[in-house]
Amino acid sequence: MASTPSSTLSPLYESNIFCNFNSPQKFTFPLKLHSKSCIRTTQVSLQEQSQVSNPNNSQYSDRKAVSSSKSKLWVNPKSPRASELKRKSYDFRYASLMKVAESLDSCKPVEEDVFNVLADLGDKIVEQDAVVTLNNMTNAETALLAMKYFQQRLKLSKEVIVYNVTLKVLRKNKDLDRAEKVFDEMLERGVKPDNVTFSTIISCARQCNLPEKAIEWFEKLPSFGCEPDDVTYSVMIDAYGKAGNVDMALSLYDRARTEKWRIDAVTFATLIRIYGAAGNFDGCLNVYEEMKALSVKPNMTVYNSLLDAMGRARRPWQAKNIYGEMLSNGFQPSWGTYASLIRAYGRARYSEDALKIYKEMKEKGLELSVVLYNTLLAMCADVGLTDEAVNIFEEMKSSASETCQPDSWTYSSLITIFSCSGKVSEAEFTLNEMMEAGFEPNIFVLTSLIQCYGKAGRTDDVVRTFDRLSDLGLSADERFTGCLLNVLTQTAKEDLHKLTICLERANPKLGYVVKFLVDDEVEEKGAFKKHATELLDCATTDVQKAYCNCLIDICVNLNQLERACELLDVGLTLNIYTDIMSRTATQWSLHLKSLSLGAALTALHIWVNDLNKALESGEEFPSLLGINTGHGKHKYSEKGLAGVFESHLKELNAPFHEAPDKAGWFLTTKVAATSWLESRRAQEVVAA
DNA sequence: ATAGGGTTAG
Repeated sequence: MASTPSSTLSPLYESNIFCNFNSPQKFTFPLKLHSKSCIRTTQVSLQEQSQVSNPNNSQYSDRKAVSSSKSKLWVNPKSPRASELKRKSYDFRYASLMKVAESLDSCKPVEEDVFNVLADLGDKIVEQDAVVTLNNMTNAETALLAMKYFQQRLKLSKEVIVYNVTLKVLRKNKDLDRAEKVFDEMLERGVKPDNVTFSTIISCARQCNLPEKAIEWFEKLPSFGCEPDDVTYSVMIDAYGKAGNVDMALSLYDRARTEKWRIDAVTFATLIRIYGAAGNFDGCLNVYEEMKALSVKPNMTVYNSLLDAMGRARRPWQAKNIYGEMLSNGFQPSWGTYASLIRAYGRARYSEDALKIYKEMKEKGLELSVVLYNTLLAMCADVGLTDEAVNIFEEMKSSASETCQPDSWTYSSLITIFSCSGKVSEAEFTLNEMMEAGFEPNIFVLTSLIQCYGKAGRTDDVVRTFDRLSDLGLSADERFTGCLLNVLTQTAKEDLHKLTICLERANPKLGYVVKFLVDDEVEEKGAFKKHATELLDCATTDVQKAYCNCLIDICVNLNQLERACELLDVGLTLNIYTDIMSRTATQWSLHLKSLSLGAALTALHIWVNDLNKALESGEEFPSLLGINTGHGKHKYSEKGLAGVFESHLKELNAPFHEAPDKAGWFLTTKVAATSWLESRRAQEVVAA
């Protein structure tokens, strides 16, 4: 018997994912250091060699060595002690250059002041001082003056580097205009730009949201005698991606590949981001696989881009796998990792996973942002986690950071949670708190409040909240109107007229249809159905089903079963409801998931009628008949459709019984169904 | 840390 390739390959593939990215030496090497002293000696002398051979590193160390010898302290230049001294003296110089950079950032942008600050560095400045100082600056104006200072005082052997770090400062300021001027100045002074110059300007253009400019700069690169290298390609791939030119980005990737550039992890991360932004999530995973096939080790950027993409894709399980892979490869999650995970889990309502990440961030002392807090709160609202939401909200408020304080999104989620769980006074309290914090109620908040008051049977407050919308200069959207309509399904008959007035104002067509029902108007044949069709046909798919469900519920409440059936029929015709009834050779089924209670009862009524017709016409029943209510216990209501249906079926004496092994299914046999339908018919005859 | 890519999102 031949074994299939996949069955032999997959275990290998698995072990590959989880074990192989880091070379095993990385783990065993430190052990060797401890166990064998001779290896330790070798290691240190290698380190020293590299430091000595690096002229940049030895610059300050030499000076320190001189001062050491002045104090009559001889240190063997090859000893560990010497390399430690070198490092310390370098650190010291570096720290003072950082301080100068900081003073320059807050210095007045006039030559005199800037030069004064720089005078603190003394006369013995070297070229690297200029590079380090400028590299750590953020203020564009003083950086340009500082560069001028260094150009005057130093004989620069690699002036292009000084220009390149200055261009970085301009990039930090997203100042492409100035960067272009500095480039011209370079040319005037006879300094030849290199790939670093171009990649910096190109990424500057990209960050300024001017991807066309980036492309322009890329295209003029050859005329300066430069051939793009791997980094320049990487920046350009990103720029093309940002410009929405995915094809160009990918063809550049191909070119980089055929020209045998070493494509590194950062470029792969860029490609993953491009695919992710384009919504091609399988493309992201393919890039990742290709990267691994080329033996490029993923880094944090790759993992974070992938996690972000899987979050967008709403594939939390894939995010979870990738995260596990990342951890088993020895990476520590960064802030960005956690953020992507919270988003991926939160949007997909993986509440336990999301809250676990949140806890871990807190334990590590990582600060969340408002966006992350709001993501968590929106998730809590989705799944009905009231207590957790309150805790998170309290923590936001007690946070020392300005950037974590609640905003209107925060309050809105919280008000939604209280509204859905029927906590009227908490919702009102939070609304007041929101206004005290300086936020006007927005349409989301008002939508929640309408639901809140509706659920509590406070019709006058619903009307008051409705009026508030226009007082605030807002107009009803489909969601808001949908919630208002939903309130009607829960309102006592004598109060309905107050709400139909609101509905007529929010959506005249909808108001007309509802008024028809509430007033139980006598109609010309087909008039109601015609108006309902027109209404539902223009509604967007987002709310079509909600509208239709609510309208049917209202009919059922008002005991207008015929119109309920008409509405269900409209819903089926317009494909608002699909696959409600299905027939296979062995089973006929009624699928009620995503139907409201009223709609489900109406559908049952129609289905039973159909069964009767089948019976009358002598059609053969299948061995099983089933009703699927879905097991979904609704998050904010104790009893799901299944529970209500169970008692309803009992009332009807229907022989359907909940299947023990299939949650949400009520099943019966051909024999039981037939005898039930026949006894019903007999009763009807008697009644007539 | 010591000249170029990436990063915080709804």
